[in-house]
Amino acid sequence: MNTGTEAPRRTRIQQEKRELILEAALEVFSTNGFRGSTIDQIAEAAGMSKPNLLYYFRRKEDIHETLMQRLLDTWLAPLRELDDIGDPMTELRSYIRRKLEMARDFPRESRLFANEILQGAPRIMPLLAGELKTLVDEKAGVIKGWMRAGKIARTDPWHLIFSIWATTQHYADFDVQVRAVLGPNRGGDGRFEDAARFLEQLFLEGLKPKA
Amino acid sequence: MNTGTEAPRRTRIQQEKRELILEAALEVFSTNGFRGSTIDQIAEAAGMSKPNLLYYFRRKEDIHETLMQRLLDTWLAPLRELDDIGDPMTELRSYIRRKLEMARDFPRESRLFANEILQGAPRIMPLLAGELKTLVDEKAGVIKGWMRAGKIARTDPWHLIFSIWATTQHYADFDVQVRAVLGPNRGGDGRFEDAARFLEQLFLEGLKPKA
DNA sequence: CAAATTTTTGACCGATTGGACAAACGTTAG
DNA sequence: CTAACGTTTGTCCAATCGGTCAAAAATTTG
Repeated sequence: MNTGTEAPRRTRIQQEKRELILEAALEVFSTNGFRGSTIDQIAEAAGMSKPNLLYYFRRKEDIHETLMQRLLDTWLAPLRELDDIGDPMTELRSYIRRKLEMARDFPRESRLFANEILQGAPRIMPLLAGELKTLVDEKAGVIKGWMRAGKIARTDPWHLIFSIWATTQHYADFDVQVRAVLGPNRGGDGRFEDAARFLEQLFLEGLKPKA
Repeated sequence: MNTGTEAPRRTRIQQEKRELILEAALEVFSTNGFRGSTIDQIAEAAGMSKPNLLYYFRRKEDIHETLMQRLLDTWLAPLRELDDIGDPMTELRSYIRRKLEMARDFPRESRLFANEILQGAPRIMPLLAGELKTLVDEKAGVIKGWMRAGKIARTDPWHLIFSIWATTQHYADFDVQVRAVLGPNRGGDGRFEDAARFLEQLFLEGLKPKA
């Protein structure tokens, strides 16, 4: 009884199957990229036939778009939590730690974004120049405040944020390389603790205010 | 007059055309990934017909493989130059600078590798666990020596190398995002100088030996 | 129950893919 | 010139792609 103007009302089955498909699509898209993934692959991973999948998402792009929109909020949550009220060094430390935990616990989400950005972000460019830029600019302002107050060393807040993104996401996006280089011993489950220890030292020492 | 056992002897035309194809393939592969790229795209970018291209490279994978093998050396050259004899801080500074210059001057090469690693490195895994691991282990030893000599702060040399890779390559692989966030003013040509200044501060301060 | 609706499937379609192939064309050596 | 060789192209192919459609099956509703 959809009049066409209101938000789609979904049945229980539709809810469940759509979740199933999105979960499968996350797996497939994150390892093959958008163009490298096929509807058949996603359908098989979701345990259903291709026409059945297309009953829930009419086009391949719709799946990807839905995934992206849902994930962006999750992905930016740690930065949103970066707060003006706490101690700067403590805030930065927990931001780095949270980002690294996300790389460990949600590597597929990280790779999905990486794939998209790598290929020129054809489908999420507006979000980058809009929502993302706004958020980063705001947080850069917070960091600048800390610098003016002499709480942390003076540097470029934007590039500071970039470097935190780069170093933490590296452990999700380049996981294969990290493990290959570290080898079976150092590359085991402990690698995230090692990374956390290193990054904390690097950033906290590197940002200590000059006396 | 190829006897079949010796290295392929190539005519002048073969040399030139193969270079043309590899240049075109670098452009296409680095922006679409392997599976997302088509032989037709590469052929068109190289200004020739598809059967003509297949005369020089019999399979799509051969082009990719040749590209990878050629580029790995270039890509690792800065790390190879990291030398035991110079001043540690100076050596690290120029390593970071060289890596950042490569991100600026050869972004396609960086994206090609990123694409490959992101998708599980199906075609270059042996190189990672072999040649790459050997080189990194060796340089980690050099860095460890500096630490023992009290020239730089004690940390994990492997993760130090990872973080330098991550932060510098970020400016090639995530260039679209970097420019979108920085905006037209800060994201102009000067962004690499800003990045260089920031990274130098971060790493050199973060690695200062404790007194 | 039965009717209406939602879900699932097999068969199919045109477009695109990587690649094969023989014929045509160009070049060079004798 | 001519024969041999290297290069280029048009045509074709089987496989795979994203997506359609009608009909069957399952579920919900009255």
